[in-house]
Amino acid sequence: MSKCDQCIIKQFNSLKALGKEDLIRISGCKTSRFVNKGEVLFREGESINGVYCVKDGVCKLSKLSANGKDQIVKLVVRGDLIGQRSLVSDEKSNLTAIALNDMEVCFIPKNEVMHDLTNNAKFSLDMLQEMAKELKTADNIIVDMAQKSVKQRLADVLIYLQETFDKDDNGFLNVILSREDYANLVGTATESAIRILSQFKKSGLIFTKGKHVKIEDLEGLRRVE
Amino acid sequence: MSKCDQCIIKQFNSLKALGKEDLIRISGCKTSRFVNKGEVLFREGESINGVYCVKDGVCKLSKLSANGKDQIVKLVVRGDLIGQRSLVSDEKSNLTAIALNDMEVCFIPKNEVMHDLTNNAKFSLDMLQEMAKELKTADNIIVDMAQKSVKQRLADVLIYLQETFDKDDNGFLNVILSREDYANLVGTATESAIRILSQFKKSGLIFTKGKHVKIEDLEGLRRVE
DNA sequence: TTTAAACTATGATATTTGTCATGTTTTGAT
DNA sequence: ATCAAAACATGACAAATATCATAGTTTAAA
Repeated sequence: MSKCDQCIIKQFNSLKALGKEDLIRISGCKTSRFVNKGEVLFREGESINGVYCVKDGVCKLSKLSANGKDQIVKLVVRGDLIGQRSLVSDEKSNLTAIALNDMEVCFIPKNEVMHDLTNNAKFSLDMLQEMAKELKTADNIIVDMAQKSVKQRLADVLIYLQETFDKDDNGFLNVILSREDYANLVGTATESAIRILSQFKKSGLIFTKGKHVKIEDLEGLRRVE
Repeated sequence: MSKCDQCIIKQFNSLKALGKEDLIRISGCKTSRFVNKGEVLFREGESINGVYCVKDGVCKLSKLSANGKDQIVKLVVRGDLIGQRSLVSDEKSNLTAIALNDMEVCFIPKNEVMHDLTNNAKFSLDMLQEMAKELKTADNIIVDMAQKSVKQRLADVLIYLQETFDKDDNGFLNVILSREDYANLVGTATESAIRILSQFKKSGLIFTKGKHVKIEDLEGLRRVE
């Protein structure tokens, strides 16, 4: 089993604030897990009882709305932690996590994290800073959801994907979303998302082949209104 | 000048996690301030350099969207802290704070709060928990903004106001919002907010007299769709 | 490789929401 | 108490978005 203190991934999240001793202790308790594309990591309402550290792959965090539709609240990528919020609040998860491609994650039990949160002010402050960052992002999304058109929000999502994910040899985004996922990211009907993506394709802003998407004109997407 | 360790307000926020000594130290640095209705506490982009603790009154936190409209992200009430997020991230404010009625606030300089954040794990953890709660609320708002109709969102706002604010002798809400504020809370045009409020009034869900609003049928509001 | 299921595409139409115009009411300063 | 400015109200219309129907395409499992 690989050791946390030697893991590159820790650089990207609050675990970097821990000392070697703490990381070795956590290594002893953590479990590693492979998650297949489409598999559910956990569901809304379940107790997670720990945090996941994403070593590889992407997953979507979504929430079921009153009208029965899923809203994707966040995409989680390599290096991110999942489940901190529920852990800190000592609540069941308010979100469902589903893998968008094959993932490798480490699970760190709640007690270990709480131990460091209560004893290590540096770790605690770092996690506070990460959560503050997430809150700012969430506030920005609220404003966008409330004020931007569906077309703008979809353009924003495409820009975000282009800036966040790797591309394959042909320039296609290395993350595969269904049209329904796009719809659930921007909060619209699947048909509307399909229509707008087709429109973007016709205007040369993107190119698509099945679910594979390539961003052709990033600046053009920024000008969408 | 009143002392923090004797202030009832501290029960409602993270300051409760501090010991008497720390509270007395903070008392010595804090400043008290009265803010008139409509007055700007701080603007988006300004450095706050501390946190405000709301002793009395209500204020709105809003963000200017790309299209020039304000989106109200949160209402802040007696007992709440303002500015923690920016303080923790060491960033300028991403929100504008405007008083909705006459307020009394205490301002605690950044250094004092940071001192406790870095030295007092209990305080730091408590603030982490508060921020986790805010993040959950923000995620819920994202889902509502994305999935609910304007009418439902406006009904939600009215339910929230009824459950959060005091009523006067005649049952009117003790917080006065303009129709534009209602529009900026739900993310719609002012005319749309006006129309829907009129409609709610006609159906007996609410009663209005100028800006004064009384909730007549809370359960009816919950059934709006 | 085949084949059914899932996903994508698109037209027609209904509904929601925004915008503009105009008139009325309320509010706050004098 | 008066009056102008701000806020509220409402109609008419335009634009955005959702819904329903139907057909074509892709995907993944047998």
